[in-house]
Amino acid sequence: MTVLSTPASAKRVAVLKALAHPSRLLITEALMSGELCVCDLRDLVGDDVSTVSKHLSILRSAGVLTCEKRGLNVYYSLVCDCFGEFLRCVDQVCALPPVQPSVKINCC
Amino acid sequence: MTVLSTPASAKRVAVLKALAHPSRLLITEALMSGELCVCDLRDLVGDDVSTVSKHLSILRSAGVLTCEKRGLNVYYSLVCDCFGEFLRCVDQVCALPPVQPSVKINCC
DNA sequence: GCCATTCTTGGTTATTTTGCCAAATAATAA
DNA sequence: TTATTATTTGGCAAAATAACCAAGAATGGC
Repeated sequence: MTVLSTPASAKRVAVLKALAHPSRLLITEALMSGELCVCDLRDLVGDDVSTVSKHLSILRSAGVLTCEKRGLNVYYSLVCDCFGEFLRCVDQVCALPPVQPSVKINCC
Repeated sequence: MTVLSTPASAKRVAVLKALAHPSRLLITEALMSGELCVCDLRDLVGDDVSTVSKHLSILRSAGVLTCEKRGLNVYYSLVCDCFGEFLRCVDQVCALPPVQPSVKINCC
């Protein structure tokens, strides 16, 4: 990592890294419908609870998720309501087929 | 990777992964001002050319960048004009301080 | 108190990613 | 042709990531 990055860029990288994993993206997509506890998310993802817990920890420290403990359960939810918008943006950034056709498009 | 992900999610992950690296994000941000050749980007990033070339290959196969060869140089540019919008979205997804204050905000 | 449940943390191993060097490829100039 | 410059590719060692198991911490029920 030879690059000297601004604090803003560093935070962006942390968010992108947090979301750049199939299970973590799935978790985040699921939370668009509302909060879920860890065991719900374990059922969704299908991994060991400890693995899911670590994924949640990564998403939390990136600032994407918050959590709240109620009784025995810990409920996770999205920090920001704009996640759907975000996903739409992701889809548009690479809207073209991955093979490089040297064409530019207007999206957004 | 126990998760069964839809093709759409798989592509999203590929894009996010491609952008989730300091050098690659820096490269992409730089290309918002217009195309640059590999040696420009090597100067920007400060890594070995081979390293930069591999970063570019990752961004290209994720569908984020296109390239065009002119003479000895290969010029890279963004596939989509909406990258600024995308970055704004990234910033908003985690707009709160990374410590979890159990507060929700409206952004976007 | 003790036990069951939920979640997190520590430790280990396997896999993936990163970044360098050296070599190969491509285009152009001499 | 040979040399020069720009870029890509292969290979390797180091670093980071992922996923499991086992153990620990917190809560609630008995």
